[in-house]
Amino acid sequence: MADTERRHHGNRHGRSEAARQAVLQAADDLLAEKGFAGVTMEGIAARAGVAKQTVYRWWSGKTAVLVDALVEDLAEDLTPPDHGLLALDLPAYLAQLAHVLSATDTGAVFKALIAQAQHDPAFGAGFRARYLDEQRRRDRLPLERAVARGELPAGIDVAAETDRLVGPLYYRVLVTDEPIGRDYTDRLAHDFLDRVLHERGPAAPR
Amino acid sequence: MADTERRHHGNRHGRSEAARQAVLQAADDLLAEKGFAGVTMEGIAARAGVAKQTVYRWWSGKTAVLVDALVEDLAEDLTPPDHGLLALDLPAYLAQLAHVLSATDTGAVFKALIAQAQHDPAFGAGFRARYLDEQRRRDRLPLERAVARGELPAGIDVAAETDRLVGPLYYRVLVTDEPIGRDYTDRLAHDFLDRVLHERGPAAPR
Amino acid sequence: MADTERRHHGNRHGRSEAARQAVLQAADDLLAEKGFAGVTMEGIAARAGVAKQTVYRWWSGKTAVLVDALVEDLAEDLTPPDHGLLALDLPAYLAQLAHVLSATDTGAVFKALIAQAQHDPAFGAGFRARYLDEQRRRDRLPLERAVARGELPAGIDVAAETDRLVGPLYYRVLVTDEPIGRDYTDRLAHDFLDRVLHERGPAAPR
Amino acid sequence: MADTERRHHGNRHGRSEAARQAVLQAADDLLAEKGFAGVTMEGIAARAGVAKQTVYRWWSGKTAVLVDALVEDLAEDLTPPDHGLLALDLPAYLAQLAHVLSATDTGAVFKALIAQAQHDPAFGAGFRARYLDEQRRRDRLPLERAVARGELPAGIDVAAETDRLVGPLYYRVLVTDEPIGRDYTDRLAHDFLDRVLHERGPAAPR
DNA sequence: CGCTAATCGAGACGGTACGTCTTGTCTTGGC
DNA sequence: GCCAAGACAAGACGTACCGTCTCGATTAGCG
Repeated sequence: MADTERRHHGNRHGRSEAARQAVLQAADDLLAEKGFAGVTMEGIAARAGVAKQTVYRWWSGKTAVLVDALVEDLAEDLTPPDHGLLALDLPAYLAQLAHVLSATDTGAVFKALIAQAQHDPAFGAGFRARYLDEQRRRDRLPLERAVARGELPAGIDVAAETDRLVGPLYYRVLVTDEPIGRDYTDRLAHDFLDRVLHERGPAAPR
Repeated sequence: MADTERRHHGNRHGRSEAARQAVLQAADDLLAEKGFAGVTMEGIAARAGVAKQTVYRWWSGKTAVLVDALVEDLAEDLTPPDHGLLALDLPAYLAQLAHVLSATDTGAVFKALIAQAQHDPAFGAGFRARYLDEQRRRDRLPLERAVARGELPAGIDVAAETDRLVGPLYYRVLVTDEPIGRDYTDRLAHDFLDRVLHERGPAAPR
Repeated sequence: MADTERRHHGNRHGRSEAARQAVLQAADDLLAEKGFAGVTMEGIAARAGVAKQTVYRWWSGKTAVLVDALVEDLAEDLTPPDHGLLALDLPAYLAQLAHVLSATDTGAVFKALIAQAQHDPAFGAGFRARYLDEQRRRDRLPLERAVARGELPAGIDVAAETDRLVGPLYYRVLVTDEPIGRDYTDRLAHDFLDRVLHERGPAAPR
Repeated sequence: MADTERRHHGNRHGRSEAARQAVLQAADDLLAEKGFAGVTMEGIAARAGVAKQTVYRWWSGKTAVLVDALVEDLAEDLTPPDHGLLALDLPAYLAQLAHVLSATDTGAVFKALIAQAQHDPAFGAGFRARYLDEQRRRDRLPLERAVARGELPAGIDVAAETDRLVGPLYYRVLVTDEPIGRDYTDRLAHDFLDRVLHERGPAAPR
């Protein structure tokens, strides 16, 4: 029976899942509608039909709510493809990452939070531990799989190479705010493959 | 003469330079001491020994004050070197940029403002027009000079190549918050030179 | 049997007397320690080691708890003496009343509740019906006994005369907050006796 | 010209009289409409069309606002009459006092505040110093004038006698909540006059 | 040399959001 | 059926800043 679905108003065995979802949704909506400054604890509570105290009971502030909302939304939006061939996976993933960051609500939440990380170092530490490390693992997956497949030399510094691939994307998204076309991400991927795959060829005599 | 230096209380012929300097200094100090959240118009005015209205008369908000403070400080902190040789200029500039961004008060102000640009798109547009375009011109100088000298082929896309060089630095500063060592910037510079200078060798048949 | 005395956590046979006593005691203590504002349903429950719901199950609010606490304590604190002579009973009772009101915990509870009766007329009606009428009967006892003994004329308006005797005491306790010495109560009693006992002398021609 | 009447929004030369009046009126209205519990700082500010901070700037809490409202309203509502004859002044004043206390908005404010004085001794001290002493001086005026006129013996204890006259009124208003008719106040006045004026007659041989 | 106009410090104003507190209701599982 | 535990919606608390305003003092050039 739909026993666990019943609306309830608190009990000793934990929080209300309905309230949790309403809060996360309200925060997401407010950010999309009114921007980061328009997201307030008061507004979240009102929009979610929830008491302010209920928000404060489970989250320390609006950024904490947004982090939860982001984590919830992100894993599904950004799954690295796996075609078994780096030449296919890498450009596809870079294009997907660029799109999510620059053109989705999820990307807006990410930008708001990475911004807050600049303003508040303590939050930044928590945010990076909670979310970013996971994201960076995702970013590294294409190269790691290629190493496992033998497409790339085992000695390659996957972390550093990944930084150099995604860095320019984040730079455009966060700093220059320029659109990122498919040609840009393709060129990043192509030059990386070119450099790495032929490194031990004609580049040797340098 | 020292005439205009005198502390004064208003006159019909323009603003008080003393008040302006006091405000910029107060904003800088507050950011360094208490972080972005600790910078308030009220606090700036109090610390500067100035009326709130005086701040509002000349700046639209705390971010506008910080932009002025940043512009004042930045040009001098970050002048691209010119040794006449890209292999010297490029690593030096990347290292200098990394240092300013990650380890100086000027870098802290920059991070606070680029963060605010995420939160407030209107501010972002103004900030990029007012400050960032100038900064990107500085970033492109080493490559442009090399093109002018004939060190690099004339057809190279200087803007795109610069993005790929500085992107990873901003990525580390803004996103991952990892320290950037001299070896990292040197490796970026080296690989760029390697790729570009030997491009028309074995890579030709692609 | 001792069965119902055992500390227990719920049973189907009526309320826990232990919980009831703990609640009344907690309310009394909190009032004495922190004043009326320091008495909260939450605080009472916590101090009594009882769930908030248990308090709400049996009392409608903190004032209801205090009323119960007061009723429990009061009858014994304030028993009119009976020496068989009004000239002895009246001054003794007035002094006793003044002392209880102005210098005991019971008096503090009374003051808190009569205050609440001003703030909340509905509570006031209940409080007066529940408690004050009983108290006024006590206050009238000395005069009533004197009438019964023939010390006072049968036609005297006992209620009105009592008001004029105790009114000034309540006035001092509630309004002026001045100490009430034995001489003050003695003088009240003396003048009353003087007036009533000799009324039908020279005052007659009025 | 009506220079000082101009509406203004704060300046360095003191507070807004318009805001002050609006606050006092709002507090009065709320008390009359919704009772003491219905008076909140938030509600006062909203009803007065004033910022909460403005209320807090000038008053420490809702009781402080009510004290000001009371002081403002009271002096005019309760002016002891002066017919030049105690036998006229005293009954008139007692009836006026009874009416104001038991049947006017001013009386409701008084009751709310004297109640708060029971709950909060610190407030009580301030309230008595600020307001009650003045009120007691008013209460004593009829007797004092009679002493000055020679109607009453110079040695009479005006303060104590006043307590015994008004005490029963406050007792009825605060404690028993019974209506006070003109006959009751007349009887109080009459018996006082009777007792005091004929004291040195037939009462002597007792 | 006095008038005029813009700026100055000061600070009260109407607002909004903060994070905390208490109220009274509801739900659960143990006894 | 009562109990302890505690989450819940509601809403007031007192504080901090926001951006606007009014004021009287100060100061420079114009007439």
